[in-house]
Amino acid sequence: MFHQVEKRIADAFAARLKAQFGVDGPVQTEQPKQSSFGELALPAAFQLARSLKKAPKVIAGEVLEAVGKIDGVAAIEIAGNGYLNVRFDRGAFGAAVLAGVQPETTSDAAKIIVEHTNINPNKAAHIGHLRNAILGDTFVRMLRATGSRVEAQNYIDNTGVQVADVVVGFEHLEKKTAAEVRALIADQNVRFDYLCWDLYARTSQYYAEHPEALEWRKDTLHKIEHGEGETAALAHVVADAIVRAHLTTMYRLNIEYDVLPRESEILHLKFWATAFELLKERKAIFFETEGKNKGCWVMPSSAFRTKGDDTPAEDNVDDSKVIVRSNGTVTYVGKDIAYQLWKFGLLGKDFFYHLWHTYPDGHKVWASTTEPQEGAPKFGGGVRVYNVIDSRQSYLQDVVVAGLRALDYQAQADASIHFSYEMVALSPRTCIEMGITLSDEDKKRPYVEVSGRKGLGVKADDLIDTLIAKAYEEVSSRNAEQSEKSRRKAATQIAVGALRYFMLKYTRNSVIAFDFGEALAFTGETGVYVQYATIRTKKILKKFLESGHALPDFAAVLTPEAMARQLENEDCWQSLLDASKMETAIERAVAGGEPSHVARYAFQLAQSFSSFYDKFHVAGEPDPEKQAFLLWLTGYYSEQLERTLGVLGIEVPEYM
RNA sequence: GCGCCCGUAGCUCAGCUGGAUAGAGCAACUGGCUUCGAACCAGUUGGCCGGGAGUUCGAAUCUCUCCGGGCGCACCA
Repeated sequence: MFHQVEKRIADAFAARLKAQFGVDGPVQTEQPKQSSFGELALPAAFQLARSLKKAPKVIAGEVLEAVGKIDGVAAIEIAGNGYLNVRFDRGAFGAAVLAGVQPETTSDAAKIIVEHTNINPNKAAHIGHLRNAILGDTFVRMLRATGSRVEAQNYIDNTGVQVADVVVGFEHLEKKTAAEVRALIADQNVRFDYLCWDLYARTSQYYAEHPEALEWRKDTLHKIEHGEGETAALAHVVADAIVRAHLTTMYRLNIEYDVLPRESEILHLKFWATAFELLKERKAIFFETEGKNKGCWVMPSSAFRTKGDDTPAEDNVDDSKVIVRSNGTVTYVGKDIAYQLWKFGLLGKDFFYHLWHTYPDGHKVWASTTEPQEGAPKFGGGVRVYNVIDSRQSYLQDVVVAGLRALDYQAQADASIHFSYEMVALSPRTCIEMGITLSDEDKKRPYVEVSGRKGLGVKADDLIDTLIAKAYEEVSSRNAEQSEKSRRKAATQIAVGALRYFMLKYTRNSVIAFDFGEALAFTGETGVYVQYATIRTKKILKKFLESGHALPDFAAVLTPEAMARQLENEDCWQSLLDASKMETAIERAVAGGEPSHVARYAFQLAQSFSSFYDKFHVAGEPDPEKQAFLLWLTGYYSEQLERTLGVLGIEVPEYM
C-alpha cells in the first residue's frame, strides 16, 4: 500500500515541479531518518539548487508554495537545509489499507528465465549448492510476487568430467557393473549420493597418486559423449539417480523446478553444431594456426575483455578463449553459448521433453529428451535470463555474453544477467568440529574453501537433519502434548526457515564463512524469530475467537474518522506503516537483485510486531473501537508477515 | 602481471540511485513472565566507516592512490 501512495505523491510533485520550474523527470523520495520527520522526505530542493542557483531552503519554500494540496497528504514541512517532509493523512491511509486496494497484476508479461542449482550430478549436494538454490528460488519467488512470469531451470551437466570421474571410480576402483550400481541405487539402506561423494573424493585422490589413471577419465568421457555401451549406460544411471537425490534434497527446502535441460540432449540434438555454424558464419570465432592454441577455434580476448586493451606487444600472452579444442571437441563455454542462445529462442532448435517428476503439490518438472513426447509443454524463449552462478565463474559468463554480442544479439547480451554471489566457505572452528585436519597455512586463513574433489564440505542433507533434530528438541520441550508427527512437522518447518533465512540474510557478494553455531541459531535475526512473531499474530486472533467473541465488522466499525482517531497513536501509526511497506521492500529488492533485502524486511516487520505485541494487549482492551482497530492491525501484520515469508520460501508452523 | 570482490562496534553483518544524529544481531551488563506463548520486550556499554588525497552545498556511499584479505585469469567445468 505504501508504495502506491509514495508513487502518487511523487507523481504529483513531478507534475507541479514541471509546471513551475520546467524540470522533467521523476521526483526522488526517501525514508526520513527519524519517524518524527514524517513519512516521506523529498530532497528535490537540493537537486534544483544547482540549476536555479539559489539556496535549497529558498527553493523548498517556493516548491511548497507551488505544490499546493495533494490528495492523501496532511502536511508538508520544510526541514533541515531544504528537505520537504511529507506527512500522510493518517485516516485516509488507514482507510485505503482497510479497503485493500490491490495493484493490477500483469499475467501476460514476457517470460523471465532463472537458471539455478546446476549441481554436477555426481555426488550429494553441499552447503555451497544450497546458497545457489536458495538464492535462485527466492529470486524466482520475488519476481513472481511482482507479477512476472518466470521459468525455473536447473541445468544438468550429465556428460561432464565430474560424472565421468565417479563412473571411473565404479568401473576401475570398485569394479562394479551397471547392474550392480543399479542394485545399489535401489537399496533402501544405501545413501547413493553419499556413497558417490566418497567415491568421487577417492577417485580424485587416486588420480593424484597415479597420474596415468587420467587415461581412464579420457576414455570414459569419450564413451559418455558418444553414448557407447556399458560405460555410457552407467553414467546415465549414476547421473539420473543423483539428480533425483538433488531434487529430493531441494524439495525439503521448498525448492521446485520447471525444467531440467540436460547436456546429453544438447549434444545429441546437435545444439552445438548449430551454434558453431552461427559463430563461424558471423566471424565470432576463428581458427588459430599458431601459438599455444594452434589447431583450436578460439574467441579473441578483445571480445570479452573490455578493459586492458593496452596490452603491450612484448607480453604476447595469448589469452584468447578456446571454444573448440584441437581434437575437435567443444569446451563447456561453447556448449553454454548454445544453451544461452536456446534460452532466448535464438538457436532455431528446441529440446523435446519428458515428465521427470510430479511434486506432491502437483507441480510437474520436465527433463529434456531427444524424442517428441505427447503433452509436453514448451520451454525457453525468455526475454531476460538470470544465471545464478557463483562469482568465481564470472570470467566464463563474460565469454558467453561476448559470444552473444559477437553474433550481434546486443539486446539479448544486455538481458543476460550473471546473478553472481560469493562462495560459502567453512569457518576454521567448523572444520575443527568436523574433525577436518587443517594445514598450518589453512589455519591462518579466515575461512577454508569447500572442495568436492577433496570431499571437504558439509552435506546439505546432514545440515538439514541436524537443524531438524535441534528444532524438534526445542519444539518438544514446549509442546509435549502434541503428537510426535505434528512436532516433527513443526520442527521441519522451523529448520527450513532457519536455513533459508541464514542463506538469505547475507548480501550476495559477501563470503559466508559457514559456522554451525550461527547456522543453528534460533534467536535474534533468524527465520525462527520471524516465524515466532507470525505465530503470535495468529494466536491472538485464535484466542479471541475461542473466548466466545466474534471478529467485529472492521469496515463498519473502522470508519475513516475512527481510523484517524486510532492512528493518532504514534505507535499504532508506525505499526501500520511498517506493515504497509512490504511491496516497497520486495520491489526494491527485485530492482536491486538482492534477496537479502526481503529477508531484512521480514525481520524488521517481525521486530515491529514483537514490539507492538508487548505494548498493546489486544484481548484485554476495554474500548471496543480500539480493540477492533488492534484486531484489524494484528490481522494485517499477520497477512504481511506470512506473505513476506512466502516470498522467502519459509512456511509458518502451527505452533513452535 | 591483469581482472573482479571485500575492509563499518569485541564478533557476524546492514546501510537502496551521494543527504538529516552511521544501524541490526550476537557477546557483555541492567530491568521485565499472576496478563493474547520470554524462541520475546525495554535499556546500557561499544565506531578517526582500513590510511591518504580529490570531486561539492553535502561522502561510509563517487574518483584516484596506497595498505590488508579473498577469488579468478586451462585444449576442467
